[in-house]
Amino acid sequence: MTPVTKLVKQKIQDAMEDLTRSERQLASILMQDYPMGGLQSITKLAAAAGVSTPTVIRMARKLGFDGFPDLQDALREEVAAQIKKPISKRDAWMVDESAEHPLMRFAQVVWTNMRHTLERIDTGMFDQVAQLLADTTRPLYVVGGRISRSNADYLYNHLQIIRPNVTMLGNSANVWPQYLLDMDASSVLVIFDIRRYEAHLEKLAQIASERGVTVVLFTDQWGSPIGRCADFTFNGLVEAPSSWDSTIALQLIVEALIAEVQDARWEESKERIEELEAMFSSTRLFRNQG
Amino acid sequence: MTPVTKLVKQKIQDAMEDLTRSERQLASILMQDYPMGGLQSITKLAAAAGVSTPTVIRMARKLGFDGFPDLQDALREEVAAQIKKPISKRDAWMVDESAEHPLMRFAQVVWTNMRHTLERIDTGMFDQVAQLLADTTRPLYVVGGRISRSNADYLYNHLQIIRPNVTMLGNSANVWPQYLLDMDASSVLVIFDIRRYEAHLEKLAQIASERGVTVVLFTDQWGSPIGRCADFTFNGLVEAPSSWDSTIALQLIVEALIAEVQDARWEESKERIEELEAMFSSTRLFRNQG
DNA sequence: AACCATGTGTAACATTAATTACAGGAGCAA
DNA sequence: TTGCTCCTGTAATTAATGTTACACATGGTT
Repeated sequence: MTPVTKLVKQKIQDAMEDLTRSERQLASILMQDYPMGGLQSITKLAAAAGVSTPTVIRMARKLGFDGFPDLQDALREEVAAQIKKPISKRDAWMVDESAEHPLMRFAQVVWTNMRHTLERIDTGMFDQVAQLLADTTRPLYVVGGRISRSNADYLYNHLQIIRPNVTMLGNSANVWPQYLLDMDASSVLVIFDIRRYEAHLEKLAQIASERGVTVVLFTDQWGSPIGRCADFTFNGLVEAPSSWDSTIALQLIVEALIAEVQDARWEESKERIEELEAMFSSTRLFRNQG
Repeated sequence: MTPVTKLVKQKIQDAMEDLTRSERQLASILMQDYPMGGLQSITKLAAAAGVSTPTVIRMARKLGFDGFPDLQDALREEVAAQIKKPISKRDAWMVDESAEHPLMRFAQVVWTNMRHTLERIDTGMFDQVAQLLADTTRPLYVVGGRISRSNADYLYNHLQIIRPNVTMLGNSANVWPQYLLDMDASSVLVIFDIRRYEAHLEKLAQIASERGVTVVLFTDQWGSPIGRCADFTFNGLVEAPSSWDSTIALQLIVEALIAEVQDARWEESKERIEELEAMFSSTRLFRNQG
C-alpha cells in the first residue's frame, strides 16, 4: 500500500518557501518531533510552537489539506505504515501467495499471534513455571477443556516421559473429585481453558486453589475466569481467520516449557527416556541427531 | 528513557480479567492495530470496535487512566518512543531478548520451521485434502503415534464437531484391526507419524491402503515410511532447540485445514455446532457476532 | 508620513468529542 | 418465575477542539 499522497514531511519541505514566519516556526516544531507532535490537539500543537491555532489551520490548508483533522489523518496513516513496516517486510515472503491462498492468510495471522503473545509474555514467570514443572517432588496434574484438552494432552504426553508423578485428569468432570483428594499444597495443577470457558474447570481450579495447590493456567488473550485463582497465567492470542481458535501461540509456550523442563532434568530424564525407548520396539530408521 | 508506567498494551493484558464482554471486544480491536487504533477519536474507535463511546471511557478508567484523552497521551508517548528508536532495534523485536532467553530462541526456530514448511507445501494438495475431509460421505479415521497422537487428537476433536462420521483410533495398536474391518475405499485415514516412526502405524497404513482407503499423512521433514503408501503427505519441519520435536508447523497446517473444512461445510455444521453449544451450559462470555 | 499588503492573534462561533445520567436488558440465584 | 445484579447503549450534557471573522500590528512602498 504505497501512499498515494506525498508524506506530510515532504509536503512541508516543498511548501516551505511559501510559508510565513510563524508558519515556519510551526513547521519547525512539527518536523522536530515528527510525526507525533502533529497528533496532539491543535491547541497544544499551537502552544508548543508558540503560535495561534488559526496559524495551524492556515498552514494545513496551504499544504493541501482540508483542515487540521485531515492533516492528522494523514499523519496517523504514516505512523501506522511506519510501525507496520518491519512486520510487513518480514512477512514479505508470503505476500505473493497470501492474497491467493487461505493457508497463507491463516499463517499470517498465526504469526502475528505468536509475535504478540511473546511480546507480552513475562519471561521471569516462564522460568518460574519451568522450574515448577521440573520439580519432581511436586505431583503434577494436567487438565483441559473440551477443545483445549488436546493441548493439555500434548503437555502431559511429554512431561510424563520426562518425569514421574504426572497425571492427566480424565475427560469427564465427574471423576475429577477423586483426583482432587490427592492434591495438596505440594501439587501443581496445569489447566488449559480457552473460550468458551468451562464452568467445570473453574470450579476445579477454585477448589484446588483452596487446597493450596499451585495453579498454572494457559488461556487466551481475554483470560479465563480461572485467572483469578491461578498462580501463573499464560495468555496466548488465539484469534484466527476461522470460526475456531488457533492454539498455536499457546502451543509454542508449551513446547518451549517442555524443552526447558527437559533441559533442567537432563541427567535424570536421560535414562528414563532410554528405558522407555527400549520398551518400544520401534524400528530405528533414523539416527538420533543432536 | 524506559517508560515509568507500564505499556498500555500491558495494562490491557493485566486488566483483561476484569473487563466485560464489550470491553474485551474493544480491547481486541485496540490490540489488533496497536497502537494507532487508539489514536483516533473516541467516536471512531468505538464504532470500529462496535461498542458505544461510554464503553471506551469505562475501559480507559478501568485501566487506570483519567479519561480517554489520558489514555491517548500514554499511547502517543509509546509511539514516540518507538519511533525514536533506531530502525534496526525496532525491527528486531526479539533480538534483544533472544540472546538472553531460551523462549525467544525457541520461537525463532519455530518461526523458521513454519516458513520452510509453508514454502514447501503444495497448496493444491492442501485444497484436495480439505475437500476430502469435508466430504461426509467418506468415513474419517484419525490416528497418531505415541507423541503425535495429541496432534491427531486435536484434528479429531474439531472435525468430530464439524461433521459426523469421524473416529479416533484407540491408543493401543491391538484394537486397530477392529477399525480396519470397517474401512473401505470410501474411507479416509489420517495418520500422524513423526520420528521416531512407529512400526505399528506403518502396518496399519499398509493394510488400510491395500483395502483402498485414502491415506493422509502428517509427518516430519524426513518423511515417515508411511509416505510410500499414503495418497497425500504433509511434511512439517519439526527440529527445535530441544531434545523434543516441535509439531507447531504441522499444527499450523492442521488448524488451517480445520478452518477450510469448517468453511466448506458452514451451512451444515452450523446447526450441528449450535446444538452442541446448547448442550454445554458454558457461560456466554462472548456474543455471537454475525 | 500615510498607505497598502500581508501576516498574526483575539475572540466569537460551530462542530465534534468526551463525559454523565439513566434506563432497558441479559444473565444468574433463589 | 421473580428479583437482583451487572452490563451496555441511548440520549442529554459538558467540555474541548476546530474554524471563521475581524481587527491590530508590522513592514515595505509611494
